[in-house]
Amino acid sequence: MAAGGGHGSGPPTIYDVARHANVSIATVSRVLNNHGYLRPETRDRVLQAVRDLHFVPNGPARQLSSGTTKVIGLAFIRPPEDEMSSVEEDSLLFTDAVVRGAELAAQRLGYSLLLTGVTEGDSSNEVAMLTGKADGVILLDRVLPEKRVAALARRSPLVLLAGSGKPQAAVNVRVDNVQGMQAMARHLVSHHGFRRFAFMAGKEGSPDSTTREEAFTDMARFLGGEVEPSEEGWSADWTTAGAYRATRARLASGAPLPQAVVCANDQMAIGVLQALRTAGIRAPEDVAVTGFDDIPIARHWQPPLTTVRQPSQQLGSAGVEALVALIEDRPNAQRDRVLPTQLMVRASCSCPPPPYPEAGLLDTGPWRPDSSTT
Amino acid sequence: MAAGGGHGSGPPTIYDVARHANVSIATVSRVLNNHGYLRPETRDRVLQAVRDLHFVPNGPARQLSSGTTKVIGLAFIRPPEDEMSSVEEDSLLFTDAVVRGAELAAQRLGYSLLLTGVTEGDSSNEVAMLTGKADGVILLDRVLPEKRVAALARRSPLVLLAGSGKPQAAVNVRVDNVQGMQAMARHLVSHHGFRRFAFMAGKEGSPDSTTREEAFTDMARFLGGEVEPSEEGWSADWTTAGAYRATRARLASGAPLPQAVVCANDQMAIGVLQALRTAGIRAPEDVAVTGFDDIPIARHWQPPLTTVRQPSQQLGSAGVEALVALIEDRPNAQRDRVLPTQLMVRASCSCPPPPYPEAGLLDTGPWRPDSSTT
DNA sequence: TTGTATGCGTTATCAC
DNA sequence: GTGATAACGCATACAA
Repeated sequence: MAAGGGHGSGPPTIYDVARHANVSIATVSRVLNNHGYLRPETRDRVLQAVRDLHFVPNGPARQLSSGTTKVIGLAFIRPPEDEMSSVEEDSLLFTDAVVRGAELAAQRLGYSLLLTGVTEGDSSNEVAMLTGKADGVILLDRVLPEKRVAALARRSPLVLLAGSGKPQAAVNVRVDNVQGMQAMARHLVSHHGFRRFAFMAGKEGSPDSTTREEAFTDMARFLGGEVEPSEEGWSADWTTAGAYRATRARLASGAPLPQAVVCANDQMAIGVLQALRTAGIRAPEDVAVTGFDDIPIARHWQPPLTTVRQPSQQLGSAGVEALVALIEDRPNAQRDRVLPTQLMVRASCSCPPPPYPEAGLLDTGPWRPDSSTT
Repeated sequence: MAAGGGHGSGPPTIYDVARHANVSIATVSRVLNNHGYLRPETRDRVLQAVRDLHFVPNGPARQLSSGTTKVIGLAFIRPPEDEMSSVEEDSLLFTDAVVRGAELAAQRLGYSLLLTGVTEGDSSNEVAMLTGKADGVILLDRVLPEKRVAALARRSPLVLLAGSGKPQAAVNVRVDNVQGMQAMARHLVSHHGFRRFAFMAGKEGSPDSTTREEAFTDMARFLGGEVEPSEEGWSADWTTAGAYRATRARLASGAPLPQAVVCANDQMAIGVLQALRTAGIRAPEDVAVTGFDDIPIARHWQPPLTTVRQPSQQLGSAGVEALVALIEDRPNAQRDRVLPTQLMVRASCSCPPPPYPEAGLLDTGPWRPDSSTT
C-alpha cells in the first residue's frame, strides 16, 4: 500500500501530470500513447509536466486497463544446486543461450521476459501463476508433464521449446534430432566403416533421448550396422558422472567393446571418454565416441568432440516469435517449427584434426561441418 | 481489452469463483491470501471452485491493488548482434551467470525477474520504464551514466551490480577487482619476473575496466614494472573480436611487444591469444596473456588461461538480496557489499601445466588457485 | 481538440 | 465469519 521505500509520497500519477499541465487525465493518456490529435501546444505542455515530475506510467495499472501485459513468461528447469559438476555447469549454457535468444527476440517485438526457474519437483503452481502475469508462456524442455501442459494451453498462449514435439495442445519449436542423428550414423558407418555400436541413452523416458536413440539405431541398422541394446548398461541420466559410472561398469563386465559409442548428449560423451582414459583405452583409436548439442567445451576437449550442433539461441528467438504470433493472433502462425541441426565432425570419431586446430574459433568454431549431406 | 487468444470469454475472475462458491469476492480474496479466519467449510468450497474454474489471479490487478509487484527488474547491456563471435555466443557470459544467480535468489525470496537487455545507445527510457513495472531495479555494469543513476535511485530502490562502487545514491554490490588484480600483478612481477606490461582495457568508461586497470597498473609499478598506456591501442570493448582487432593493429605498428598482456576480461584475452597466434607469436613463450572472470572455457583453452575468478552467480544473488532488503526496508540492509575474487594460475602466464591436464574437470576445475596470498 | 465518466480485477476497510 | 464497497492508476467510449 505505502510506497515502501521512503521515496516521498508515492510516485506521481497521470492526475499529477494533468494538474501540472492544466489538462485532463484523458489528454495526458493521449499524449503518452500517441492517440488522437492534440494541439501541439497542449502536447508540449504535457510532455513538460511529465519531465518535471519524472513521471513514469504505472505498469500494473496500464496492464490492467489495457488487458495486455506485453510480458512473456519463460519457465525452465533449474538443476538441483548440489549436483553440479563443472561440465554440468557448462551445460547450463544451453538454457542460458535459449534465454538470451528469447530476450533478444522479445525486445525486438516489444515484449519483456519474465524468467521463472522451476526446480525438478515443481511443487507449487509457479508456472500456472505465470499465466496471470504474462500474455503467453514458453516452457523449456519439459518443465511440466503432458497433462498439465494441455491444461495450461487451454488457458494461455503456449509454446513448448525443445520438447518431444508431440503435444498437439501447444505450438512446438524444437530441433531436428532425427536429421542430426541420421547424419551421424551415415558418417560413422559410411565414412569410417564402423559396424558395432553402442548408444548411451539419457534419462529414461526422455523424448529427446528416445528420439535420438531411435533415429541413430534405425539408420545405423539400415546401413548394415548393429547397435547394442541400451539394456546392456549403456544408459545414464544425461550427466557426465552417470555416463562415467555406466561405462566403468560396462568395462568391468569384460564384454567386447563396440567400435563407437554414440551418446545422446555431450556431457555423457565426456563421461565416456573419461572412463575410457581411466581404463587405459584410447579414444578415438580404440573406441570412437560422439556427442550431441555441441556445448562450448566440445571443441576444446581432448579429443575434440564429434557431435551434432543445435542452435540454442535461435531456439529461444523462434520460440518467442511463435508465441507472439500466437498472442497477436497472426494467421501466418506456424503451428510447429523444427530448426535444423548440423553434424560437426571433429576428432573423437577418429577423423584427422585439421592443420590449425583452433583456426575457426573466431568464426562459428567447427573444424568442419559435415559435407556428406550437401 | 478482448481476451485476444480466442481462449473462451476471458479468464475467470474472483467474481466467477465467488458465484461458483456462493460467497462474496471478499471471501474469495481471503482464502486466496490466507487472511482472517473463515469457516473451513467455506474455505473448502472456495478452493473447490478455484480448481473447478482453473482460476489464476490476475497479476496486474493484484499488483495495482496491493501496490507491490513482487517483480525485480534486471537491466544489462546487450552486445551489438553483429559483433558476437562464437566465444561471446557460446561461453557462459558473465551476464548469463549473473542473471542465473539473480533468478535463483529472486525465486527464493518470492520475487520474479524481469529481464531487459539494453543496447548500447540506450535510446529510449527502457530502463526508466522498468521502474513502473518492478518493485526495484538492478543495473548491471554500466547501463546508465551516473547522473541518470542518481535520478533513478530517487524514484525506486536501486542496486548497482559490478559498478564502480562510487555512486552514493544507490546500493552497490560488486566484486573485489582490486584484490584480484593486485594478486595478478604480484604473480606476474614477483613470480615470473616480468617488467613490461600492456593492459587491454574494456569498454571505455566502464567502472570495472577502469578499476582493474588502475589496480593492476598501480601494483605493477609499485613492484617495479611498467605498463604501456592504454592509449597505445590496448583497448577494446569487452569483446573477443575487438581485442583481436586491437591486437592485430598493435602488432602491425611494429612497436616492441610487452612481456605480458593483462586483459580486463577473459573474452578479450582469448582475442589477444588468437591475434598472437595468427601472427606466429607464441603464447605464453613469447608473450604471456591473462584474463579476468574465469568463464568456463578459460580452463579448456589452449593455453589454459591464467585469470581472476569472480563469483558471478553470487554477484547476482547478492544483488537481489540487497535489493529486496532495500525494498522491504529491512534495517540490516548493507549499503555496500564486496565479494572476494581469486587468482587462478594456469598456463597462459607461462606457469607449467599440471601432470594431468584434465584431471580436475569432473570437479570445479581450476588447476591451482594462487597460494601466494595465503 | 479536449473533458467526463466508467471499467479493468484485486485488496482491504468497513460494517453486519 | 462474511458481505458490500471504495480505492489502485490508467485507457477509452462518449460527450462537448
